[in-house]
Amino acid sequence: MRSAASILHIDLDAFYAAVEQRDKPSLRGKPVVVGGIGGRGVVATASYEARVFGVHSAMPSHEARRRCPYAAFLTPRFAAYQETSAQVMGLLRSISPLVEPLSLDEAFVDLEAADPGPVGLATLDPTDPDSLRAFAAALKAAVAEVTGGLTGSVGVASSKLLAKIASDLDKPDGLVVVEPGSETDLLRPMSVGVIPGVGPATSERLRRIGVHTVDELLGVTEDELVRTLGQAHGRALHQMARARDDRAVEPEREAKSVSIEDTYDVDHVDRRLLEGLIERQAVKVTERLRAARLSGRTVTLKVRMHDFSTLTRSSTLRSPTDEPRVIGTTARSLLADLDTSGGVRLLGVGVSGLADWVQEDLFAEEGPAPDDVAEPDSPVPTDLPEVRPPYSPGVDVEHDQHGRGWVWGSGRGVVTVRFESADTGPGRVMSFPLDDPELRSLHRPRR
DNA sequence: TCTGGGGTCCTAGGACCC
DNA sequence: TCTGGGGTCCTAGGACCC
Repeated sequence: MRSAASILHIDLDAFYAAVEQRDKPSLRGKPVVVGGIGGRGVVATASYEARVFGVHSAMPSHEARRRCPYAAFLTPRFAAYQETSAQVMGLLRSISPLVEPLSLDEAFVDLEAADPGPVGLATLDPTDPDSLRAFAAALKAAVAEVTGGLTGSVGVASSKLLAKIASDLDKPDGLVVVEPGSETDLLRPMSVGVIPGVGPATSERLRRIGVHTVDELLGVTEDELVRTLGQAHGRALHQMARARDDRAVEPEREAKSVSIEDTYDVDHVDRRLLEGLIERQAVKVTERLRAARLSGRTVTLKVRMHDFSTLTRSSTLRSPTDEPRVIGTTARSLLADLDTSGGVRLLGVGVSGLADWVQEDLFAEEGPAPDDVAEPDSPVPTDLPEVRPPYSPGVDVEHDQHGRGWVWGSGRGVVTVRFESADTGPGRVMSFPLDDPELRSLHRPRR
């Protein structure tokens, strides 16, 4: 914990939904739900207009539809979110070299070496709360400017812990500066669940020893917390309850794993089909590894059964690889000792033990050691089910006559499009045959 | 028609080595 | 026939985050 409130946390409000409302003028001020729209989809983000109806992240989409049937239900457009995120992170990095993104919509910024010039201020004094408030307000305005109108909630405090909690206190469009010295008084009445890392399981364990609030947590010894929660978590929580947090803002964190997983609309039993799906995921993982110039030694297969029980099996190779054939055969061999007769609802393939170098041709010809990889024993089927239909709700399309628009819905051989974009105002709606040659999806084809 | 997808970190047990 | 301890690597599972 520092003597000045020099750590800032920013969290973009209802990020995916906000980008959709920006790019789809007819949805502004309306309930919007972004997430999986299949039978087993869940909500990724709900706009504040949808939250009024009780819709929230991680809720099954069918439940969200029941609660808010007139909301727009859209599949995510990650490319748009990544682009907008990059604009915000770029702005933050122009202010301070020490920016730590936590996700597309969230980051810490160390203000100790900050230059307030890019947000239009001459000076920033982290020891002066008024100066910090003026800075945070200017930053929020700059975020709106660079993103085309998105809002963010900002917390400024003497540690990561307090900055993150503070950004949550006044959502949306919030701004909270925690003055040094007031940290423990702020935390004391709060539920233990506000501390990042305290989820349902930890809350329940704490409840059983009579702890619901941070104030009650302060009455528990470190030894008892370690007994209840384990070494790392117990000690960390004992510190955090006292607002003690010395974690630095880390601008460059290296990736530790790369993975792909898919939940299928129906449970799959056929082994050959399962192997084909694994093979396809191995190819996708490889593409992402190579794009990041990485290779990895440990291949992990994840399998979720019909009853939601989840297993992982992993195998570590002698040397790192980015070869789809090696990753694919290894992952398929891991399926061999699993009983999947009850049906599989999810498959995943991951690679960890990453090396930031790519295997050169020196060893390329050798391939994997014979004991590393099982022989491919069956041909892979080519008629695999699609992960996502071509005209999913929300995706960008272009029509030769009518220009740019987005898919409103599709079915019975027809796709309905609303023609509008961020700067057009609400547009008109038209329907076309699914195979209309004048209409095409601008969604980057995913393989 | 229950329960996504991308990650990180921690724990615990066994193998193996000194 | 007894009895150690520590360290590292690997595997599997679980909690948690957005």
